[in-house]
Amino acid sequence: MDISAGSAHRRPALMSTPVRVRFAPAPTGYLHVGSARSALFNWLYARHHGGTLVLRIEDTNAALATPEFYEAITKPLDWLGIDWDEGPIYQSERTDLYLAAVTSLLDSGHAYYCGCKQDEIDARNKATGFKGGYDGHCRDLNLADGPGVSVRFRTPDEGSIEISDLVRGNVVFNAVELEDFVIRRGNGSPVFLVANAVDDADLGITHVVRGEDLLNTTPKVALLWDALGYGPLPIYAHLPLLVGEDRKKLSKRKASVALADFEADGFLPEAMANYLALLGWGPKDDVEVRPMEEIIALFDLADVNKAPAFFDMKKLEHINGEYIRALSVNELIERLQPWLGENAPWPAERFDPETFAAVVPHVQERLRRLPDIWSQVDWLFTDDPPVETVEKEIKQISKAMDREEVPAVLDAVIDAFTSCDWTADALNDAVREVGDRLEAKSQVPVRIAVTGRRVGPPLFEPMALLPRETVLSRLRARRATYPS
RNA sequence: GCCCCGUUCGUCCAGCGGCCUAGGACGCCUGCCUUUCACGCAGGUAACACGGGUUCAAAUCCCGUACGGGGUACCA
Repeated sequence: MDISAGSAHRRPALMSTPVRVRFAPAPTGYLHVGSARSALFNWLYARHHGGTLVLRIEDTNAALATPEFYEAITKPLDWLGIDWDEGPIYQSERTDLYLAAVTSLLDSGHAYYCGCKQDEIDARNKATGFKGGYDGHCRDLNLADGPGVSVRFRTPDEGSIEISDLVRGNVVFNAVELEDFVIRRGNGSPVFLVANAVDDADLGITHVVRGEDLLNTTPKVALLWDALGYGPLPIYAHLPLLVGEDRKKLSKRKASVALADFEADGFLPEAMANYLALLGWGPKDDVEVRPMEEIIALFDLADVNKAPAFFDMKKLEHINGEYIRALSVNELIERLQPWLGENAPWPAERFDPETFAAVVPHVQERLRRLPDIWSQVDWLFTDDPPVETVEKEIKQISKAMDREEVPAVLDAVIDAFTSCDWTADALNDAVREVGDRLEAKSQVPVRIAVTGRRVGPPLFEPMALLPRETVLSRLRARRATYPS
């Protein structure tokens, strides 16, 4: 190995240390899709480089350090298919480390005690017209520690801080813009900025991949990092935010933002992961729907976009539909299980797995979300599917055929169904014959009568699975709603 | 207000100085297939925010303007 430091042919990229990234969510009770996307990009980068992903829970707020909060993060990650190599590391268990860092900062003169109350600061700033946040009141007062006393970091009065960011290039901040920020609260607890610097250094993090909303906190961490003598900063990558219809950060009130909601709404985890990977990044060959292994192979933080990305439910649904169609029938049935139990729109005892298995192939291509299965097959397991309104029926039938023709069609079909063989082919032939004879789209009224809906799966195969009497009685019941 | 970031079809992404009369996907519209819907197939619609540079050549580089977003806490 060539160790000549002055060599003009050093190849740092190839020889550099292995990639170590971290996903560091604050436990909030659920995993936001934006966070999930950050987790995914970290994971993709780690897997692409054969690196290490560390899970770190930023629970410096002790109240959040409970098992429920932990599961609210890890279960959705599991579901999405994201695994981590180290951790979870709980910041709430590392307070001593952070406090030691605060002490060393105090000792080295990089930090000082501050006894100011927020309203006092506000009052002074109002009086002086100072707009830069904290005014440095206690900077050189040499205050002693005590109850309610906080610790602030002494920011440089000049100079600049440069952050290298794989997504945004180099970002430069002026030190003057940075106020002397609090690093230890009056109650003695360290703030996340310290925890961030200490942990990233301690864990040997090489790349910090996170949302753009954290970009402005980076120079503060960088200042702490230097003051603590940690050496070179990690490389950063600030991902574009995910936005909603209003072009603002995806908010809880306007749409479902918890990853768990997407699972509950019937999205497949592989579809969700695929879609999320496409937000802020895209493969150069334009192939969007593809296995995760390929995405891992193609992914690079340097190719991530800078502009915020709109979370498009329509496209997610389309991709989900593609993944559903790609499933084997058995696999699909397996995935459908959660929607076939108690919350299904039919009496549990009426459900028949065999009948169900027979229809699934006919409805598979019609599903965009898993629970779409309900409206496709409910008529097989209940006598009163949520029949669409008569008004709608009139509208639709008048499009396909004149409403006046319906009674004759129904009469003829009832007649034919009474005696024909009870097979899909025979039923099809019978309806077709009626249609030919009466010159009408005879299938439409039959479908409405039997399934309660204007649209649905191919009619005859599933219908043949119902008892003849059931079908006949539904036809008669519908016939009775027309004048004789 | 101040600081930071951004701006290619309605939306997501491709484009990293000539291959661009700007490509793909979703959406939307047509048609084909189909006695429903869907899938599939074949078409169509639609964008480089604006203004200055630099260059033989700019969607691609630089500057400015406009617009959008993020931050501005003893939350993370």
